Amino acid sequence: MQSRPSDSVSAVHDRLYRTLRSQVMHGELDPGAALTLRGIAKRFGVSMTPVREALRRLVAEGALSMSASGRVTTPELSNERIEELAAIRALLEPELASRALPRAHFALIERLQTINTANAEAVAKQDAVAYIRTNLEFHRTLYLRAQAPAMLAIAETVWLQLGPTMRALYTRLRRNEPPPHHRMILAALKAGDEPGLRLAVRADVTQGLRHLAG
Amino acid sequence: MQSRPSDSVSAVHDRLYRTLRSQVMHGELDPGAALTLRGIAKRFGVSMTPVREALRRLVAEGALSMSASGRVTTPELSNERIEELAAIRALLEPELASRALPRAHFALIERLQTINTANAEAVAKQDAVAYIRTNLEFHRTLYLRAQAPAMLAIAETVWLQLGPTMRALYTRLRRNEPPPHHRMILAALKAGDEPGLRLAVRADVTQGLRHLAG
DNA sequence: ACCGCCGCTTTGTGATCACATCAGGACATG
DNA sequence: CATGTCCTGATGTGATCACAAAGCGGCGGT
Repeated sequence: MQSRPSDSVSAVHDRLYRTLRSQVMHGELDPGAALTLRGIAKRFGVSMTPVREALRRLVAEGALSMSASGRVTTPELSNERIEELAAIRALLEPELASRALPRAHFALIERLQTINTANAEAVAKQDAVAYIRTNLEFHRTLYLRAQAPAMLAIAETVWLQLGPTMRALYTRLRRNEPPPHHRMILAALKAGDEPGLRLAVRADVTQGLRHLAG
Repeated sequence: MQSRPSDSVSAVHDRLYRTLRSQVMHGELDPGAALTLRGIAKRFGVSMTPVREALRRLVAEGALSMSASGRVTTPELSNERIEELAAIRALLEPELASRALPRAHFALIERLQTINTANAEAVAKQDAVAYIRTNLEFHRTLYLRAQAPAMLAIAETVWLQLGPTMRALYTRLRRNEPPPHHRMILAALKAGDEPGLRLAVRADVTQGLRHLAG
């Protein structure tokens, strides 16, 4: 039984953590969905112990919420909370983009365009999960160039908290156009236009979430 | 034995979490200090299970770092990381202060002054832990008025990551004056001077950490 | 005297179990 | 028919155990 106590990539609880984190961040779970220790343990064929650690970690990051009795569910955010998280994105992400700008060479811009194409395809297919995934990948790819791992980690935590909400949002309003501001971001990157980049990123980040409050 | 599975305040792992988090954030542990599961379990008279959950949670927040083999220690931050965390503080905290400003009435300012007095006493006594504690309490008390729990949570996470480093910093350079910018913050609050407040907070936040890079 | 190897101890990981609590439904009662 | 109560299954919590890996120190060889 005892498979492999520290296989680098292994470490059951870590594999669980990454899998669940990805599912939450990319909107594969609806808001309010319940996750049980034994359910997940059975699903992955492991015992409750590593499941508990993975869930605890996700709760600590705000990816999941825990009731007073310890029940774990995916969070249902209030409008105030959504607006606050959007405000945090609007604060952090222009800064990340600005720091990435000096290091954004052609190869990067080309990769961003590729990702953006995949994003447009997801929109055409009405595939909310693929849409969220490519959208976040677009941002992460850019921000990785900022050489600011702690700041990027915080941004990802915010994305994580918004995951289920974004799913609910994007499946509700079936969009048929890709996000308009991505083109503006790419243009500003090519032009080396720092203020324009900040504005485009801020607009892109604020845009989608604004629909909720309205 | 089985004491009380969900006593509200109880929940062993949660009590452990809060205790350890407080110790880390307030600089009661030196950077690089090792924490073992069995050691903590014995110290608190509990089993390894809740200890593991508490540590995992703290690692997830960046309060502690974990080696590849799972050993948990308090983090030793590189200079780049310290500067980045300072940059995040410089980004978030002026925003929090600005949001708190409209709601900062006299009672709040008076409480801040009281805290600041305690802070000055800690400086006089050369008590690094008390200094860090009162300093953070000063900021938290102000930011609580911002009505932005997610943003405050992120700021606290940053403080947490800086805890051991601040201890090392403040015990090394034995300061004999209280932080000068707290007075400027209080003055800006009284005057309702929003730009001045942002500047004062940014300066206060940047000041201490700048000594490290220099 | 220094270096490498081997064995012991420490430490983290995951499984399993006993227990308290909670949620939901059936049933009885007004 | 509505409402309160009780019971049962499900669920989280913490303890304990077996195991593998890592750290550490001593011993022997050169």
